Order: sequence, then C-alpha cells, then structure tokens
Amino acid sequence: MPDDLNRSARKRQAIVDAATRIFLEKGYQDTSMDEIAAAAAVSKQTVYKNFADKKRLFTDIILGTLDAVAEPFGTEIRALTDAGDLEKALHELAGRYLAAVLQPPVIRLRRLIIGESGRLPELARTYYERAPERTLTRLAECFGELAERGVLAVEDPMLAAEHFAFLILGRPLDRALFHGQEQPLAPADVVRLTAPGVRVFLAAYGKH
Amino acid sequence: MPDDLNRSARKRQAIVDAATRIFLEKGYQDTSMDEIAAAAAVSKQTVYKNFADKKRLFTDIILGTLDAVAEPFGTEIRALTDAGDLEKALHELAGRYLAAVLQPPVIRLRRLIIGESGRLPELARTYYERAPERTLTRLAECFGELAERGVLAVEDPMLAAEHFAFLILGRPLDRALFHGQEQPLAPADVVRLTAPGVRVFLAAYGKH
Amino acid sequence: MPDDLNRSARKRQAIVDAATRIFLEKGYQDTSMDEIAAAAAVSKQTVYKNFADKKRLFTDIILGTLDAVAEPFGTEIRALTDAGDLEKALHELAGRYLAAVLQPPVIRLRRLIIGESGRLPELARTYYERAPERTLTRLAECFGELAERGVLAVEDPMLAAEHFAFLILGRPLDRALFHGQEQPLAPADVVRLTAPGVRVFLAAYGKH
Amino acid sequence: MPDDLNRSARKRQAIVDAATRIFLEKGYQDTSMDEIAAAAAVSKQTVYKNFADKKRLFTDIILGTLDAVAEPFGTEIRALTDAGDLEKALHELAGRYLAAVLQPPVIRLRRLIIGESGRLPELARTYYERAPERTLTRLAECFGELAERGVLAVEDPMLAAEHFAFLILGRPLDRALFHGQEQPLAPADVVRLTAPGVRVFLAAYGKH
DNA sequence: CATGAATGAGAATTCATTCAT
DNA sequence: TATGAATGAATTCTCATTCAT
Repeated sequence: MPDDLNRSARKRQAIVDAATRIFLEKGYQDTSMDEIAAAAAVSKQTVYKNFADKKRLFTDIILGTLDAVAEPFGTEIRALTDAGDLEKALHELAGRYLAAVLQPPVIRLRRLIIGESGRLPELARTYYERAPERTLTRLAECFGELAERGVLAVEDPMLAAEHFAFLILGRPLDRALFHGQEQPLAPADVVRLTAPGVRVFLAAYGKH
Repeated sequence: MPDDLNRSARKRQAIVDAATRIFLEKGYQDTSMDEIAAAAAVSKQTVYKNFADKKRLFTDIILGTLDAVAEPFGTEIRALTDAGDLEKALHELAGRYLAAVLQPPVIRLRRLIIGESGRLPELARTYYERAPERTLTRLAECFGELAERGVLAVEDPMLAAEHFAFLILGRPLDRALFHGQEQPLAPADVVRLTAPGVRVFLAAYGKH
Repeated sequence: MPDDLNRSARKRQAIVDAATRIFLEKGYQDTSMDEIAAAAAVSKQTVYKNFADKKRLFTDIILGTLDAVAEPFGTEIRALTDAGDLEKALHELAGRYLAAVLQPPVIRLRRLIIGESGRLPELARTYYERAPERTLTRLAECFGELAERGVLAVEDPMLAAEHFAFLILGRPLDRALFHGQEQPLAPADVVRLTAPGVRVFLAAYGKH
Repeated sequence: MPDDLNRSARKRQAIVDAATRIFLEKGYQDTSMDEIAAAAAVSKQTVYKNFADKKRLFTDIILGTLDAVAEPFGTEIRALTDAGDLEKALHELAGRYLAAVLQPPVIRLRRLIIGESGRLPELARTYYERAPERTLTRLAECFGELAERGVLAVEDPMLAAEHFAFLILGRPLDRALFHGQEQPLAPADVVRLTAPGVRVFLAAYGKH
C-alpha cells in the first residue's frame, strides 16, 4: 500500500510536471487536457481524478510554483541588512533581482497569468500578492531597517522599495513581456542594466 | 458608385468597431468570428472579405489603434521643452503619463497583447516599438534637449527616460496588469502616485 | 430570399421531425445531437443555430407537439353538450378519450416527460397543465353545463370530471405506462374497457 | 469465517443502501457507479463483484424494494373483510391507500421505472405485476368475498377493484408523477381527496 | 480481495473557415 | 455580393467496465 501511495503520488507529480511544462510553453488555451495526459503518460481519467477540471489544474500548478519561485529570493534580500558595503551590496542584489525576474520561465509565467487574468482574476490577484508584492514588502522591511540604522535616508520604505524595484526591473521586464525570444540574460548585461538604476536610487535615498 | 464604396467602407468600419470592442472586452480566444459579424450586423463573408482571417483581423485592428493611442501623448511631451518651471512641468507630465497608461482600454490592450505574444510575436514586438518605446524615445529626446540647455544633468537621455517612466509607472502599471477591476484612476490619486517618483528623478537628474 | 427563408424553414422542420421521432423512440438521454443532425440530414451547426442546446430542442419540440395533441379532443368534448342521448354520447366520448390517450406516441410522450421530470420539472409542469389538466377542465365545464340543465346530478364539476376520466382511463393508462409493446388499441377493446366505467359514472352522477 | 461472510454481507448491504438512495434521488442515468461505490465506502470492484453490471444492480435493487413496498398494504386490505361498518372501513382504506401510493419514494420509484421502461421493459413489467396489479388483485379478492356475503353489489370483482383504486388514486397519482416537489401529503388532505371517490364507488357498488 | 489506474469511447458544444445560393 | 448552411475537427468532461498491483 505504500506502493500505491507512491504510485499515485508519482502519477500526480508526472501530471504536474507535464502540465507545468506545456502550460508554460503553449499557454492555457492552447494546451489540451489530452495533451497533458499524453505527456504525463497517464490516462485522462487520472488527470481528472487528481484535478477537478482544467482551471483547477492550472491554478493549482501555478500556485504550487509560486513559493518555489518567490521564497529563495526572500533570503537574499534579508542578507542585505548585514552587508558591510551597502552600495556594493545593493548592486549585487539588483543584479540577482533582475536575473531572477528575467528567467524565461518566470517571464512566461507572468505572461500566462496576465493573459488569463480575465478568465482567472482570482489567480492573478493571488499571484500578484504572493510574488511581486511579497518581494516588495521584503525589500521595504529591509530598507526600513537600514533607515533606522541611519544608513539610508528613507521615509516611506514601501515607496523606496518600489522605486528600487522599478529602477532596476522596469524597462527590461516590460520589454521581456512583449518579446518572445527569451534569452537567459547574459551575465555581462546584468551590470549594464542594473548599475544606473542603483545609482539613481542612491542619489535619492543614500546618505551623502 | 461612391455609394458602394461608402457602403463597403461603412461596413468595414462597423467590423473594426465591433471587433475592437469585443476583442478588448473578452480577449482574442474568447471572441468568435460569429460574434463579431453579428455585432457588426454584417455577414461572416463580409468579415472574411475584408480581413483574411482572425489573426489578421486582430492584428490589423490592434495596429490601427496604436497611433490613436500613442500619438496624442507625443505632443504633450514635446511641450515639456518650453516649460518655464521644469519641476512643475515634470509633475504635470507625470500625472498625464500615468493617467494615459492606466486608462482601462489601454491596460486591456496591454494584457491582450502580452497574452497573445506567444501566438503573435510579431504583433507584440510591433506594439512595443510603436507604443511604449516610442514614448520613451520622445521623452529621451526631450531630456536630451534639456540637458543641452543645462537644465537637467543627464548623460544618457534614453536611460533617464526609462528611469523617469518607471519611477512613475512601474508599480501602478504592474499592479493594473494583474488586477481586473480597472477603475479609471481617480484624479486625487494621481499626485499621490506620481509626486514621489518625480522627486526621486530630480534628486538624481536635477541641477542642484 | 424567400428561397432562403424556405430553405431555412425546411431545415428547421427537418430537425424538428427527426428529433421528435428519435426522442420519442429512444428517450432524451439516449438520443444524441449527432444522431438528430444526421437523421435530419443537416449539419450539427444548423441544429445548434436553430436550438440553443439539447434541452431547448427537447422542450421546444414537446411544447410544440402539445397543442396538436390536446386541441382536437377539446372540440369533441364540447360536442357532448348538444347530444340528444346523453348516455350514448358519454359512451362514445369515453371510447374516443381512451383511444386518444392510449395512442402509442402519446403514451411514449407521457413516459418521456415523466422520466425527465427530475431534470426538466418546468416542462413536466407545463405539459401537465396544458394536456391532461386542460382536458379535465373542459370536461368539467361540460359537466357543469349539463348539471345546470338538470341532466346530470353534479355538484362539483371538476371532481366529476376527474372521476369520469379515471374510471375510463385509470387502469389502461397505468398499464400502458409500464408496458412497452404499445398496440394502437383494437377498436373491439374500446367498448369492453370503457363501458363499465361509464356505467359507474352514471350510477353516481346520472339522474334516476 | 462468519466474520468474512458478515463483512461481505455488510458491504453488499451498504451498496444496496447507497444505490437505492442515489438511484431514487437522481435517476438511473444520472447515477454513476463511481458515485455509488463512493457512497457505499466500497471499491468499485466490490460493486462489480456483487452485481454484474449497472443494469443488474438497478433491477436487483428495485425488485428487492418491491415486496417491502407492496406487502404491508396487503394485510390492510385483508382486514377489510372483517370490518363491521363497511362504509367507514372503505373510507379508511382509501385514505391509507392514497397515502401509501403518494409517499415520495414510491412516486420516485414509479417515475424511475416508467422513465426506464424503454431500456428495461422486463423490469417495468415485473414491477407492474408485483406492485400495482398485486394490490388490485387483493382488492378484487376482498370485494369478491364481500359480494358473496351480499355486502357489495359486485359482479366483476377485478373491475370493481380498478374502479375503486382509480376513483381514489387517479388524479393525485397522475399529478404527482408530473410534479417534482413531492410533499408527504398532509393528513388533512387525505379525507378531502378520498371521500368523494368512495361515495361514487358506493353509489355504484353499494347495497341500497 | 480491493484499490487506483487504464481503457476506449461517446456526448455536448464550439469554432474558424469555406460553399452554395 | 452577401446569406445561411456545411465542414471537419477539436475540446472538455464523463462513464461503464476491466487490469494490475
């Protein structure tokens, strides 16, 4: 019977994997349940026994992905507080932030959710809260602490977080949403794309 | 027979109007050609005679909308160059910029194109170039001129334009893409949402 | 264009005919839309363009049949009022009543509606009102008039109508609902099946 | 191992109970084997081991219900023979007859069998013989005896039974078959619904 | 023996697109 | 030229029944 549990769990995982891949690759509407079942090497019944319907399968998968995507970056932000050289640390964080957000699967996920936000508004809202907004909140907490320590001249930490985020991500993210050929962002570009934004941020919020 | 031409042109316009409305309201995939024909009070044949297929109809319409959306804002930007009080002018521009971009139909258009960027990459690229990027370019030109005049401390005008744009739009635009209930942005909110961004911009790029 | 109207109307009629036949023959659930379209020599689209969905097709057909079924018998009842020999007229009416109700298609219709009354309660109620109940009401009106003329000793006409109806129809109708092999009721049986009921009716409601 | 037998028997009973309930509630076609197995807390295999297929399960259950439904009323009828006040006894019997037949589950059963009589003619016939007809036969036996004793003027006892039955049940039963909202028949209504029929019966078959 | 998976098919409904009139 | 019909396929979901573990 532990065998059964494993078999069941394995099948479920196969479905999740296949569906994630195909959904991200072809979008929600262009992915058929048949296709998913076939790719998971599972009968359609098994799909439907694990997920009530297509919508549920999709949202379950997306929400399942969420934590995996957003969590790891959270710790990186917290590390900022203990940094010796703040400027250097901000540059590094900016680079990692940009790289994280521009990962092709992350971009595709964004597109997917934005595209389906009409049909699945609930999902879109939840995603927004748990991913981009959560990161902003973390940044804000961090900036707040740095402000208390007198390292940054920040009055409204959430506002500062937004400014930092979009000085770094704004243009590249906007561009990426509209451009299909997602390349994983050459490390060489990272500095070029982030350094000016960090400088602007420090010009406004740094201690002179 | 100018009558025929007019009738033809009128029908074509009816199709364009109906399709624009329905596409923006329900999305690409959830809009059927039947629906469009019915809403335009035209036979399906007439639709197909004017537009080769659904894809073409969609892209033609979107591209047709583009100029109407992007043009008028262009002139507003150019006006910035002649402003007496730059700070005040920037605040005003920021407000109009935000309001323009957050208009519900504009947001829906963005969502639509992002959502279909997989199926219609060409369209997405074109849209990006002709709308957001064009605005950035105009802003950059303007900032370049102001720099030459010594009013702003801008080295790379395009970069400054990006920073300005996303300090203003970043968060609200990102939010709007994920949230369905598009309200036309209360005038009261405009200042609250834009003033801090302009201040940051001036902290970095203003002459002290 | 009158051609088109005719063609359209003809197609619609073909659908109605085919659907009526198949529904009555195999029941609601065992009839597929494919089957109906094929039998009507029409594309499935045409079926769906004429009838929003299967339920609608079914109810439209049933309700359409109704008047055709119930009307003609109404006039027969009214004729009763003018009969010279009431006893003889009642016997004749009873025979025609029974024959009408036991017609195979009428029985099948009853079965069908009763069987689907769970899924289509609205339809069942409407059917009941427009067919069996309407006939009872007509009978009651007739008996009421005869009572006023002193020909029948009837206090509550509706009650008398019910008694008449079920003294005649009760058993044969009940039997028929449960027995598949519907034979069109041999004329020879009619008298045997109805005469005793009429006698009971007259024993209770006749003038002695 | 009486334990095993009991376990088996208990499971079988659970299946029967669940299936009876669900079939009566949702009808034959709208009930799935999955649902039954789940409701019985049993694997589908167990269902199939006990009942060859869905049809068999259904008919077995229906036929099993039959005696429980029809038997108890039999004894009530027999009691009629020994009644002191026949008129009173007939009124009482009529009331109990009507109440028995209009019980919601009995009505649902009738609907179910009538609805499936196309697919399961055998079952319909058997049901008819064992339930309504059996009751009529008992009534006829009873009336025959009363006739021999000179208490009723009955020539053809079966005919008299039919007349009694449908004078009482006719309209309410017909109505109930078509109307979903089955209420358990208020005791207050019983007399109102049955008394006139009994009076007609006695007018025709009573000793004056 | 019982559980979950698989089978294999069928149903309702919808669509983009093309004929025929 | 414009209308309704037709095509032909796809999609989601469900089901009764049977394997494999």
